[in-house]
Amino acid sequence: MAGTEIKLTEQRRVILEELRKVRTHPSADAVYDLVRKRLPRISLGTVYRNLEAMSERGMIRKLGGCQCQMRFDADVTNHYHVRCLKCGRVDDVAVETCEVLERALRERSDYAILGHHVEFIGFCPSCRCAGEDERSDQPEGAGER
Amino acid sequence: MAGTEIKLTEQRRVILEELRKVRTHPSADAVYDLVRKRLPRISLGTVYRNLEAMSERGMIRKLGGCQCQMRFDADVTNHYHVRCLKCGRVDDVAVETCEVLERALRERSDYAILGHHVEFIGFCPSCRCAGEDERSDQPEGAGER
DNA sequence: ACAACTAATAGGAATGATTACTATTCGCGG
DNA sequence: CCGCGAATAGTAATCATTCCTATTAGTTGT
Repeated sequence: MAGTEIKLTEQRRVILEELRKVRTHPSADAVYDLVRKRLPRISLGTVYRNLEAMSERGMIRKLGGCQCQMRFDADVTNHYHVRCLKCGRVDDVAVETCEVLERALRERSDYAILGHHVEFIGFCPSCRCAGEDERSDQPEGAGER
Repeated sequence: MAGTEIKLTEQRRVILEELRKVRTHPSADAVYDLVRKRLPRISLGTVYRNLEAMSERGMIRKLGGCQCQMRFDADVTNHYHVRCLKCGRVDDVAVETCEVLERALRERSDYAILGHHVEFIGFCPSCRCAGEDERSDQPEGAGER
């Protein structure tokens, strides 16, 4: 199922195109909004179904994270992410992926390791300014929906 | 709010004790089941509220991940996790945390970096056996709830 | 052009995790 | 014992996501 062929319907094509246009790692809902500008009658279910189908086939990437809302990325090359604790923004990160980690684990674990994700957490440029007194009261985030 | 004092009510004490007993990184719901054996009248809302309150104060750790269900860990020292793609099981991992990563990023990013998580993905010992033909049809997971 | 078939879709209902709300209870100082 | 603020139980509401079903689009053979 993971490598099965997939027909590129209009809906799927537009979803993929829109996802490739942005660097914001949008949620399914945000993708829906983008796509709806071009296909006003598309249904949210279709967006979910196709994001899922495409991520199963490695065409896009599905990002987990500390929130309850998935985010998607058209860039399927290995790379890491930073997530802002305050506003939830997700950015790509400019550090090499660390294959050593994976090799080390393979030797010490009974799991069949397929890959790994790294997510840094912190405050994005906008949010870090919005609270530059000390570092006491700001971190009330971590839980938006 | 992150460092505020917290009163150790009976409910909170039991939640913490039960969480410390297990190595399974239980979900809120699973914690609820554990705690209910000792406090049958506790409400699920209380469990959620207190898990949240305690993780805000660094007393426990809240794990995100590729699923839509949070998991909790009483071990707040820095360590990484493996998650089974098939059954969702989460284990601790025996590799050193990689502070180099964080230092590298601090130099190249405008974010205020607070920390990072690493999550390996793969198949746990039980699940890897349950499909050892090749590697074609099994990975239909990645989407349990 | 047309019937037969299959895969995909729209739209809405259902589900599951989490949060919000509210009346009640608990713990404590006076 | 009384008053008061914090915490709780129980339940309703919310939000993301998935499921269901009738309809549509695309394909193949005639």
